[in-house]
Amino acid sequence: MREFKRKARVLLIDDNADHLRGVKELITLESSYDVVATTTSASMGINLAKKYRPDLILMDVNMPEKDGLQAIQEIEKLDLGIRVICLSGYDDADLIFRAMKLGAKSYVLKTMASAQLIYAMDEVAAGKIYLPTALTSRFFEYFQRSFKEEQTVSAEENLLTYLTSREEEVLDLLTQGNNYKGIAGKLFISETTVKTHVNNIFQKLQVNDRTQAVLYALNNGFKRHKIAV
Amino acid sequence: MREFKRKARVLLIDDNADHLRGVKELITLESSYDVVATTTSASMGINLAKKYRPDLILMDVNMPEKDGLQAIQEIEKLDLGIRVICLSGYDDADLIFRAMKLGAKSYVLKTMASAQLIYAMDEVAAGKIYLPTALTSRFFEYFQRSFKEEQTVSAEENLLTYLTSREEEVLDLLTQGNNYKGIAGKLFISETTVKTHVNNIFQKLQVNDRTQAVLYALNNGFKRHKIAV
DNA sequence: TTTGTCTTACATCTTTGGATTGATAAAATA
DNA sequence: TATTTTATCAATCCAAAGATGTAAGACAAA
Repeated sequence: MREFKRKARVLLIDDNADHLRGVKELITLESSYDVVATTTSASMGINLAKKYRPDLILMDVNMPEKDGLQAIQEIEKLDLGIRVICLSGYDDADLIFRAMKLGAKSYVLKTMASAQLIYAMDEVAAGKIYLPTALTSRFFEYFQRSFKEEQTVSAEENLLTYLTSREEEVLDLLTQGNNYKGIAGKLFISETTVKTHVNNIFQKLQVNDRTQAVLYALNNGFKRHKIAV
Repeated sequence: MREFKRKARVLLIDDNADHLRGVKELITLESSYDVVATTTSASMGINLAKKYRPDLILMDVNMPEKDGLQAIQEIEKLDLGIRVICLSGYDDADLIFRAMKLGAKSYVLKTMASAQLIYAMDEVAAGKIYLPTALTSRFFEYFQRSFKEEQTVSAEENLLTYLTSREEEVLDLLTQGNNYKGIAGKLFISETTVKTHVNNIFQKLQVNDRTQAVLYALNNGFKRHKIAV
C-alpha cells in the first residue's frame, strides 16, 4: 500500500535564517514537496522531527560546529525512517565521509545549482542514496586513503606471525578480557600452562604486560570481540 | 611536465578469452587507448603490469574465485601508479565494496553500454575515481549498513559518559599501555591517586581489570593509539 | 636417529594490580 | 550557605600477574 499522491513532507534545519528562507522558497516554488517546518536550531530540529515525522530533512552542516553531524546521528537513532540530506558550504572530504557514515542519504553543496538539490531530493525520496559526481570522487579518495593507511601499518613487520597456533588462541582469549583462570578453563589446560604461553607471547610481541599485548593484537589485525565479563 | 599527446596504455586481464577479445576490439576501435597486452590469468597479469607499466588495467573480477581482488591488492602494493578498473558481471555490493577498498579506481558492469566503459576509462585516466550512479547507490547502502551495525552496540548506553575528565585522561593513558607508575609520571600525581582513579573507572565501566577497561574504551568510541612501551 | 619445536606442566619468587577505608581541599552546584 | 562532586594522597591486605628455570611427551623435519 504505497501512497502515490501525497506530497513528500520536508523539514528544513539551517542556522542561517536567510538561507533557510531561500531554500524554503525554492522548494515551495520549484518542487513538489511540502515544507512542514523550519528551524535554525539543531536540537529544535530533532524535536520537530519527532513531532512531524517528515519524509525528508534538509540539514545544514557547518564545519566548525559539529551540531549538524550529531543531529544526523540522533535522528538516525530515532529510527523513524526519516531521510536526511546534508546541505553544506564545505566540500570537505572528511565532513562528507562522516555524514555518509552516520547515515545521511545525500550531500549537496550550497553552491550547486538548485536543480541539483531538487534532483537529490527526488532520488532520496525514491529510496536511493545520492551523491553528486564530484563529491563521490572526493569521498572515494578519502575512503581509499584511510584504508591504505591501515594496510601500510601492518605491512612493516607483524610480530603476530611468530606466534604458534596455541599462542594465538591464548592471545585471542586475552583480547576478550579473560584472566589466567578464564583462559585455563576455556582451553581445558592448567593455569600454569597458560602463564607459560602468555609469557612466550610477551617475548614474541616485545611487550611487558597483557594490556600491551592486547593493544598490539588489536592494532595489528586481530579481530575485535565483545568483552566476555 | 605532463605528456599530452601520448595515448594512455591499457592492460586487459580477463579469464574469459572471448570477452577479452571483445573488449580489446571495442577499445581499439572506439577509444583512444592503446592495448599494450592482454592475458587470461591474474598472476600473469601482475607480471605484465610490472613489465609494461600501463596507465590503466581493465581487470575482470569473478565472483567465485577471488583472484581478481587479490590481484588488485598486489598491483596496488607495487605502487607504480597503475590505475585499476574493475569489470564485473556481478553488481554485488560486497564485491564492489571490497574492490574499492583495495584501491580500484572504477567498477563497471559488463552489461553496461560500451560508452559507459569508455567514459570510466576517461575519468580514471584523468585521475578521478568513478562509479556509475547505480553502483554508487549500492555501495553506499552497503557502507551505511556496515557502520550501522557498529553503532547499535554503543548506542545502548555508553558508560564512558559517566567518567570525569580526569578519569578520561587516566583511561586514555591506560589505552596506551601504561601501568600505574607510567600514568603517575605523566600526570605528575602520585601512584596511589592513579589507583583511586582507576578503581573508580572500573566501577563506572563495570569491569574487573585494566584490560577489560581498555577493551571497553576501544569498543565504545575511544580513539586508538600506538602503544607507548 | 637425532634435532628442534610445540604443548603441556610445576615450583618459586618478585612485582604489580586491585579492593577497601579513610582523609583533605578545592570547586561546582543547589 | 550548605552540599556534592572532584582530585588528591596514604596505608593495608590479598590476589593476580609476571619472570625464571626445569622438564616430559608428541610430533615433524633433517
